[in-house]
Amino acid sequence: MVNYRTEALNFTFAALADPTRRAILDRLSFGDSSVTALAEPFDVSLPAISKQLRVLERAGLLTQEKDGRVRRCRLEAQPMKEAVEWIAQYRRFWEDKLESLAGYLENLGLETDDQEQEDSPIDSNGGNS
Amino acid sequence: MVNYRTEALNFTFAALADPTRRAILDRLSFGDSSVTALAEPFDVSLPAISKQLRVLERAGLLTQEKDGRVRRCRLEAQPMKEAVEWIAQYRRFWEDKLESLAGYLENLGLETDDQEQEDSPIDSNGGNS
DNA sequence: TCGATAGTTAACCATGTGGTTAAATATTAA
DNA sequence: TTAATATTTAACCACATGGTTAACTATCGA
Repeated sequence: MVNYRTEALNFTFAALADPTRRAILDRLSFGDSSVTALAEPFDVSLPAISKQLRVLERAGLLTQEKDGRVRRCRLEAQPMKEAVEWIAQYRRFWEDKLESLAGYLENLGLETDDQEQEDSPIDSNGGNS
Repeated sequence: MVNYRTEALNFTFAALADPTRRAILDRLSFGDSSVTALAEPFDVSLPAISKQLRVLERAGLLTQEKDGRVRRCRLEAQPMKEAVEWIAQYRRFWEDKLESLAGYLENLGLETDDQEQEDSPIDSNGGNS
């Protein structure tokens, strides 16, 4: 239905797949940061962080603005919106029958634990050539 | 705040980062499928698909149930719920000031195009040892 | 029992990722 | 102008990923 931007989703999901990068995003959610300050809590070298930042940049999740010799890193959440929209296609497969996702998200913290699905016969045709 | 399951998120986001795997999930959203049928639209070998399915299984996004010589593949959306919950932490960074994510998700299809963010000074401290 | 069908496993290859250390670049401060 | 600071680039390494072909296992059907 909606034509999701495939390449963008590749980069966004790939960027989110690493816990260090997710932690960086978490930090940035509290405010912009220099590269050095961003790197500080992690037990890896600065070049390693620099690479992670490039992965985040490629996904459009981070921008850097040069300010003297310092790079000010800023969270850009737009790609997350697209990612969440893509996933949201599937919400009927995980959500309670009783509760919409909208309602669900308003009640984060409450827990729901239910799932069910159609039991359609598999269409097993492999007859090519 | 919420302690998201790090390892699970790693696997889930990694699984979603590949367009073939997303297409497989899309297909499964229309009903269960055999491996051969799943592979049919893709221009890759069956072992390649078999590997993709293992990545999806590792993420808990797919289960297989053996039925004779056929494996019935089924979508499991629960990990997507966790992924969306994680991303939802950031919704305030992309959503309109006027509209909550709940409302936003109810209105998928309408488009919003706005973003703004705090302009906090970077805390540039790199003073260790 | 024998062949076809469904799918996996094995072995291999190219490429990407995440890390390293060392060196380069740019800017600030002395 | 020279040294320190902030960060990137380069060169390298180990390992994961996504693909291949070939061979194997399991099941169905004749």
